[in-house]
Amino acid sequence: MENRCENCIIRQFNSLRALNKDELKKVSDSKISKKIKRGEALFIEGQKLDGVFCVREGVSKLSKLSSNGKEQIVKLTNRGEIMGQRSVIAEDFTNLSATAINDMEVCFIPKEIITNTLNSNPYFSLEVLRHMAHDLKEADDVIVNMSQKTVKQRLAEAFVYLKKNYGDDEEGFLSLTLSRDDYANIVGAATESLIRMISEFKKKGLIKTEGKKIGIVEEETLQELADGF
Amino acid sequence: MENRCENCIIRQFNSLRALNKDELKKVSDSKISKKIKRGEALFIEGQKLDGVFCVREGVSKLSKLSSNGKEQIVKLTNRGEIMGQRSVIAEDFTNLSATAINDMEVCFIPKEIITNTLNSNPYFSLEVLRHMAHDLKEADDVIVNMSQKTVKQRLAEAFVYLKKNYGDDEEGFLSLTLSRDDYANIVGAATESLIRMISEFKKKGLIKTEGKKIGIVEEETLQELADGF
DNA sequence: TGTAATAACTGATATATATCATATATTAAA
DNA sequence: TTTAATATATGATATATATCAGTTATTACA
Repeated sequence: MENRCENCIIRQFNSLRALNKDELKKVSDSKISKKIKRGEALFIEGQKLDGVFCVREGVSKLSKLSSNGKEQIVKLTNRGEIMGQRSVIAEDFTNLSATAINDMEVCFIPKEIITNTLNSNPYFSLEVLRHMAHDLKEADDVIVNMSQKTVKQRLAEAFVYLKKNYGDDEEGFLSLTLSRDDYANIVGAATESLIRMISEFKKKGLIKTEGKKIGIVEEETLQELADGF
Repeated sequence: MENRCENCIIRQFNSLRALNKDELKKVSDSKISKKIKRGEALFIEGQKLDGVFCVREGVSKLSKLSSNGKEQIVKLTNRGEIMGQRSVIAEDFTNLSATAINDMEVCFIPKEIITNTLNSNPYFSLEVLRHMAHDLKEADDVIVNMSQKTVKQRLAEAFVYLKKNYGDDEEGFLSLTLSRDDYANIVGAATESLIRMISEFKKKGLIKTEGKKIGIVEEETLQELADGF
């Protein structure tokens, strides 16, 4: 029995660490491991979820499509995160779609287990609450950035964020490779505008590129740019 | 004993309704009623809160100031809402400032009561969780609107929202009177740009104005405009 | 392995919105 | 009430970013 939750380090990073042995056993017994290929959806906007996803490996984007076909990425998920809790807790349709950015390994946990545990274990509720409080703060920050920063500043910020959160390889390229389209949808700009800015950053020596791959060269300057200098 | 929480209808609208008699008594014994004048702050960005606020009367704006002095309003609070919970739960500094838009009456509840109850009463945690889930969804929606809608669309949406949430008076003017500056900070635009749009809406007969006051004339058209037609 | 499909890139131009300047109305204060 | 301070309004102009059109490079696939 290799892949039991009891032995899974991932849970240390999320609210599942508040579960006791019994609860954890129940989760482990009912969970379903899934592999999601790059580009595939975990769930889509407006769907009703009958459980949550615990991310063991890979990165996904949470996004929303507008009527004119433009996508806005609201958040990138990290390893160890639980996805879909908002919808399960509010007993609501999902307000966002989740799409794998690279190959993912997730565990699906049926909602009954989650809601039962929420009702009985206040520590678990509190943990979930803390995580959601964190998400809410980040969302507020994004709102402010969207209205007060230029696309250039947001792009600089995104680069610094990606390096900080997902690291880079031996050659100094970001480990998480996004398409130009994804970048545009994160900073909220037209793809062409964004490509132009990447070219500009490259010309100024702030970043380097090799095909899709992007490497952060002048992290501090990018940070300053993001902060408005 | 008039103003005891036990007799306060307001709590039916927020997570405090999950409290049992004993818990409610404790809250009531330790709460402090406060009157906040229009323009005064309940708390400011970066502060540490030693409690939460339960809004009995009045409206406040949650906002963040940027380095260049521009303010972004993230949310308007409603009667019955609890403010400051995110910060208390995450044991974190506030990420937003709260300022009274009109005269307010709030009850301050010390954080110990809140955290103790969160630890002992899973129903309360769950209620708080549901409210935060709702806030998070709204925040996500704002992010998407900020990036995908024009200022004009966002303004139209704001008018419809204000009418729906705060109603209007006998003469058809919005009950909640905001300054042009506040409007600009809600939709994330320069004040002059916003004023111009108000003039335009007025010219087209979508709204009417009388000094600061704004009345919604063509609600449906505004809604359509907000949705992109 | 070659060809189609898709993504990345660049240029020209249009447009929404910001900024600066200034006038008028409204509110606060002396 | 009169003056000062602040908010609202409008015009002219600048600027960031979107849009449209087209080219080159990559990737997928038959």
